[in-house]
Amino acid sequence: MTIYDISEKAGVSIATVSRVLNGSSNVSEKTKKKVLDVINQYEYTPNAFARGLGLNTMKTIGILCADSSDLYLAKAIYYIERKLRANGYDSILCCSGYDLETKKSSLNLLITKKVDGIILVGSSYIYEKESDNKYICDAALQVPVMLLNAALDAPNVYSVVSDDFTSMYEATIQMINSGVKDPLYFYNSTSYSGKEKLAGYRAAMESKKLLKSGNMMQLYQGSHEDVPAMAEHLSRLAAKGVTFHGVIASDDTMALGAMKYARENNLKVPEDLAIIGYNNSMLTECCDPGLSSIDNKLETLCQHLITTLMGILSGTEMPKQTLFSGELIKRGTTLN
Amino acid sequence: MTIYDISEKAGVSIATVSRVLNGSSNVSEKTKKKVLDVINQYEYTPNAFARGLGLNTMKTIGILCADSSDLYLAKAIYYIERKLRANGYDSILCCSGYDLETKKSSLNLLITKKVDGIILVGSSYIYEKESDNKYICDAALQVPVMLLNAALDAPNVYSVVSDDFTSMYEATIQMINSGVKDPLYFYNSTSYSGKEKLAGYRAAMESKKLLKSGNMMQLYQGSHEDVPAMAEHLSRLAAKGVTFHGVIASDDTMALGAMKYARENNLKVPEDLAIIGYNNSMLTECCDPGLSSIDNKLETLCQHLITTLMGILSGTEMPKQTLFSGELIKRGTTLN
DNA sequence: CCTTGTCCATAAATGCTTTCATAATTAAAA
DNA sequence: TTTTAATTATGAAAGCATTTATGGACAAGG
Repeated sequence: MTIYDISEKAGVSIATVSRVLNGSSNVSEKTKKKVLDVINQYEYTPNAFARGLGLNTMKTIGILCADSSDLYLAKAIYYIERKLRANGYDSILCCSGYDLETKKSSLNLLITKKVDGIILVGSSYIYEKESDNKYICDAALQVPVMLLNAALDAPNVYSVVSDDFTSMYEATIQMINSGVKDPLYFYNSTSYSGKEKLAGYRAAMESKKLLKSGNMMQLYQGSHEDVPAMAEHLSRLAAKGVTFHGVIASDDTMALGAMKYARENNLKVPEDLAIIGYNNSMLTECCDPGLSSIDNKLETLCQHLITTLMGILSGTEMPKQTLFSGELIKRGTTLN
Repeated sequence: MTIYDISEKAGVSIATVSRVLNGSSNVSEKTKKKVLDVINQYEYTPNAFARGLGLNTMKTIGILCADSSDLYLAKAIYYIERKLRANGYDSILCCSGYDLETKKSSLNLLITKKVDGIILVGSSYIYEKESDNKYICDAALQVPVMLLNAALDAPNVYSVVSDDFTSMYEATIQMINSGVKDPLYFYNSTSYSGKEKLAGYRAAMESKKLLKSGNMMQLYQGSHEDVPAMAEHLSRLAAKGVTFHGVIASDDTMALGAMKYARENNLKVPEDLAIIGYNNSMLTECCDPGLSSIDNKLETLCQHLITTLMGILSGTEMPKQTLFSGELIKRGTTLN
């Protein structure tokens, strides 16, 4: 069933059918109804490929993320997909992994597929080395590129980020003020936001003259094994004689590992060990007491990202970078 | 840059360019190289829309799921996306929610987008009422439909499911044999696999003459609040005088709620309260002791699903339904 | 000289959008 | 009322960038 069939059955030209299909004006009510009736009767839907060819768009946005099964990224994808669809766009999803080469090829694949825009979900897409970010600039030559939780100053790339530096700074200050003078900091990535968070902790500790280089540790793990790995790591530290009464983690999963360590060693949380996580994920409810965690307003970020993207696609000038502040959600793992 | 530009610069016809692009034979090494050189020099990639129009496919599979941020579904989507891409297909993702009407429209949207096949991820797509499943049959008239963790006997729909009945049956038997005579059963959906699991528990309890109708309870929640909701629910039950020494949950999240309840009430796990979850998710590592949970081999299921789909798309006859057995992973929350 | 096979170009087909021209209708002016 | 101008409704045809069926040119073999 093509537009020709419809036009024939309705006794009009294909141009007219096209016009009613695209809600163009300049078609009389009478013929409009006539055409619509035929369309409904035969359940005709225009061929998306032909349509794409003519319009040079299929109203599709490419979503790139390293690992769609990651708790936080999955949530972001969910919000993004829903909001895109509410705006009449579909999403083609691509999991790129964390390797630069596969990221490049995934990005190219999306461009080849002729998406109208690309969203890079998560901070892992931005590298420290300037030249490693060139692949994003190249892509931005073709279609607008949106970054979630990462920033890059380049033509046609737009960033919406949470103020992880300040969030982490304030969380650290709050923990120090509550009496914990030796909070450890754990992170597992040096991505864009990973660096921001680390810097926030650093700045807070420095401002209180408490910074010790040994207090910041990187844990290399996939999220699955993070909980036991973190617990073990803390045990080793304690065995080595390191003392600590607080743990700040760049991720709820690691914070949960600290909880596990506390339970195994009969430490009271938060009295003996205060713990702060990051992302305010469902994991915060999965332990006892509930995990205090920083909420970076993911849904708001996503909403803004989509709004910006829609603006760009409709030709409106849009802000190149937007910053949202986060908030520490206090549950039971922090002293007041 | 179109195929015309390339053909001109290479001094051949567009047909020849197309042939080297599509690896067709009947083109001499010399001209092939000549064309390839030009293509590389200008970084030409064929227009996907025109290609789609000509070939009537864009090598894209539609993935429909109720909620891509759900732990289990997110994992499934991840596996599926990776495996699809390894087979040269891309995925367009659609979150349909749990409502039948939005499911229908999401499904239609995918078909409109001319995907080559559709994967329905999760058991919520199959309804008890036969007529409610008609929308799937309709879709299957257009493209092959794959069901993950749900089954439907209809033309052009293929199912790959885990044997949730048996898994739950055996888990229940094991708990009973370990000495727990009054395990409670909790579920939160009556979807296809939800019913299978329930029936498995039921059959096991019946076979041991322990079945009481009050022992099976449905918890209506979104996954976020399941942990506290479950804990509260158990507290209320205990307050009402219900005794139980075991909890079997159709989902790890609810099982974690039972853990929370045990901690709050100083119950020893598993001695005072044995707990079994379902899905063997990362949550099993998030508590102490580790949560015993049923693993239904999600990656295997997804692998098989993709293999089947690829077979169908290449015109091979494929089994309409495949069943995989699961396995109870014993951690610390079950007695031997 | 005729056949066979290889290599390649021409042209048709794919199903839509859109511009341009024209026909029909309405409004304004005479 | 008639004529003219302006407006609105419609059709014909030209893209859009591919794939592919058809057939022609040329070389080799009989």
